[in-house]
Amino acid sequence: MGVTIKDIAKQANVSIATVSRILSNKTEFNSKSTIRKVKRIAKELGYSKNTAAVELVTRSSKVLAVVITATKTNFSMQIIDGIHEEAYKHGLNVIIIYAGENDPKRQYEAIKTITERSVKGILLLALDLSQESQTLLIQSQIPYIFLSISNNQGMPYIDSDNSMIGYLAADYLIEKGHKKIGFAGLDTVSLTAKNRISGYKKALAKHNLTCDPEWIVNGLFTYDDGVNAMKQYGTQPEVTAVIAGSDLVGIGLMNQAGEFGLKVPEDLAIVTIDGTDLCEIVHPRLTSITQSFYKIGVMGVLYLINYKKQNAYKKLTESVLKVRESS
Amino acid sequence: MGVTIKDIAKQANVSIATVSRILSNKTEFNSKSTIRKVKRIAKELGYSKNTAAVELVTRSSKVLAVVITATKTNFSMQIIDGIHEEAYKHGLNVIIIYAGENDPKRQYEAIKTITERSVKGILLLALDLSQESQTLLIQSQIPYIFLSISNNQGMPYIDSDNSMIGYLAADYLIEKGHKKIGFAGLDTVSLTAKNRISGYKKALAKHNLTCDPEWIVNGLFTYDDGVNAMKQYGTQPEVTAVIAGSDLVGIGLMNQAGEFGLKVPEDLAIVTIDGTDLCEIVHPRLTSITQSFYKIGVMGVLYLINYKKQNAYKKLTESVLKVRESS
DNA sequence: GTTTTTTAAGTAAACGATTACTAAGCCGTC
DNA sequence: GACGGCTTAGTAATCGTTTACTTAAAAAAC
Repeated sequence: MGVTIKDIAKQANVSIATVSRILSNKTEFNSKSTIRKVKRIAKELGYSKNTAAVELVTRSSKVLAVVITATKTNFSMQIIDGIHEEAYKHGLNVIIIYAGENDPKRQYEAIKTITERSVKGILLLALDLSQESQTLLIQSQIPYIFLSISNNQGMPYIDSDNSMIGYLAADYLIEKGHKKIGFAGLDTVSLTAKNRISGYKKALAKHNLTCDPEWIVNGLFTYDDGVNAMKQYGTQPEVTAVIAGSDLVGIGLMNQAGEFGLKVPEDLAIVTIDGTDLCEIVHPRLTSITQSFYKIGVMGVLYLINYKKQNAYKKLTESVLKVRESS
Repeated sequence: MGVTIKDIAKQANVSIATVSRILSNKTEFNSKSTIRKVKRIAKELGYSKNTAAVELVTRSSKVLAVVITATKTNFSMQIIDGIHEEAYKHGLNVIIIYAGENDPKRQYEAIKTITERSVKGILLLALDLSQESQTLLIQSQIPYIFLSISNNQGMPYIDSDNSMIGYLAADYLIEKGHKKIGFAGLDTVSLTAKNRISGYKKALAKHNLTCDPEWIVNGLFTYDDGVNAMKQYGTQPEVTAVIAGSDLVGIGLMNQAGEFGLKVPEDLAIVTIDGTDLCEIVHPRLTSITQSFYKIGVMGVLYLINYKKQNAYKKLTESVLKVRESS
C-alpha cells in the first residue's frame, strides 16, 4: 500500500534488482556500502514487503495453514503450540483457519480459501472432512496431514494410538479391581471411538471380563454428553468405573455423579481420555490417559517440511496413564 | 500450482479477460453459452484461483487477521466465534495468528507477517503490544482494532467496561452482606486491572467501606495465581469474599480454599470475572460477572468493515452479573 | 441503406517482487 | 597490453490475475 522496491531503487540510485537482492538477503554480490544504503532507505521510507507479489513470482510460500473446528475441545491448543514451536524453528509462519462446526459448506469454504493461497502445507486438526472438501484438498496438490484423527482411506495422519488408549484405561481399572467398566461420551461411529473400544474390549478379554453394550454410551465428547451418560448409568450404576471419551465428558460424569450423591472415586472411578489442564483444576482431579498433543503438532510440521510423495503415511503416538484422584 | 486462466482460455477459445470476468462473476457482458462453457472447463481442469495474483493486482484482500497470544485464557474462543460469524456474513475470510507469549520478538514477527500481507483489517485480541510492534502496525496503514483490552494512547479498542465490572462485583457482594472483600489474580499494572479496582473501590466507598491494600493480590489471571492468592489470604482469611480476576483465578481460589477446609460460599464467597463455560463445570458453580465476548468480536469486525479514519474510537460493552453457587 | 446503439469479447498494461542472464569496471598475470 | 577472472550491478522476463480501453458484429433507429 505504498512504498515499493522501485521507490527505494530510485532513492538509492540503484536498480530494483539490487534492492530486491539486498532486502531478501541474497547479498553475496553486493558491496557493503550499497547494502547499508538500501537498508537505511528502506527503513526510512517504511518499506514493507508485498507478500502477494513474492508468492506470485516465487510460486511458494512460507506459510503453514492449520484448519480447526470451532469445537469446545481444548486440546487443540496443545497441538497448535507444538506446531508453532516447530514452525518457528524453521522460519515458517502459521495461520489458523476455522472450518466451522459440522457445516460442510463452511468447511469447504475454509479449504478453498487455503488452497487458493499457495501455502506450504496444511494441517487438519481433528477434522472430519466431507467428500467434497477432501477432493478439493487433494486436487490442490498441497501437502497436507491430518492430526489427532485417523482414517482408513489412505490419507496421511498422525494420531494417538486409540486402541492403546482404550486398553490402557481399561487395564488400569481392571488392575484396580473393577469388573464392570463403562465407556462414555464417544462418538461410536468414529474410527477414534471404534479403536478405543476395541482396545478396551481387548483388555477386558485378557482378564476374562465381558462388557454389556449398555455400558458404552454414545456422545460427542462434550460436557453434556458426560452428564447424560451418567444419567443413563443411573443413581445406582451397575458399573463401578467409567472411562470418559474426553476430559469434558469426565467432568460431566463426575458432576452428575455428585448430583446423584455418588462419591468419586469411592462409588465410581473415572478415567478420562486427553489429559488436558482441566484434569488438574477439578475436584477430585481426574486420572487420565494423557495424549502427546504437543508432539503430534511438532511431528505434523516435520512431516510437511520433509514432505515427499508417499502413500499412506501413518504415525501413532504414545499416551500415558496419569493417576490422579478420580480412580 | 497448475491450471491458470490462460489454460482455460485456450481450451475455451476465448481470451483470458473473458475467463477472468466470468470466474469473478462480472458476467454482465457475457453470453450465457460462454459462461457455461468457461465454468465447465474450469471445473474440468480443476482450476483454483491464485489469490496472490488477485491480491497483487487488486491491491486488496478479503481477509481479516486476528492476532492472539498463546495464553491459556479461554475467552478468546468466544470473541473469535463472534468475529467469524460476522465476517462470514460479509464474505470475509479470517486467519488467526499467534503472537507468542510475552516474547516481543515473536510478537513483532507476527505483526510483520500480517502487515506484509495486504489484509483488510487486523483484530488484536487481549494483546499488549510492544512499542516497536505498535509502530509497525500503525505504519502499515491497515485498519486495526484492539479487542478486550483498553489503552489510553488513542488507539481504537472495544472492551468491557472494566470499571463497571469491578463495581458490579463489589456492589453485589456488599449487598449480600460482605464487608471485607478481596480482589485476586489481576495484573495490577494493567489498565484493565486499574479500572476494575477503581470500580471496586467506588462500590466500597458508596457503602462507606474501606479496602486494605493487602486484600488486592497481584497475578496474571492464571489458575496458579488464584491458588497463590488464596494461600496469601491464609487458612483463616480476613476477607469473607473475593473477586477473581478471571475464571481460572476463581477456580484456583476455590480449590485452595477447599484445601484449607474452607467451604465456598459459606466460609468464602467468590465472584469471578469473565463468565466462560468453566464457571458451569466446577463445583460449586462460580458466580460471575459475565462479559459480552461474542459481541466484542462482532463489533470489532463491524468497525473494520465500516472503517474510516477517526481518532480514538472507543467502545465499552456491557457485562452482567450471573449468580450461581459460589456466592 | 446508413448511422447509432448494444452486446460480446479481445488487447494490453498494470500489480510488486525475483532471478537468469548480461555487462561494466577493475585487478592481476603472462 | 590482451586476456581472463572477480566483483558489483543492471536488464528484462516472469508469475496469474484484473480492468480500462478498444473492437467487431449484430440489432435498432432513422
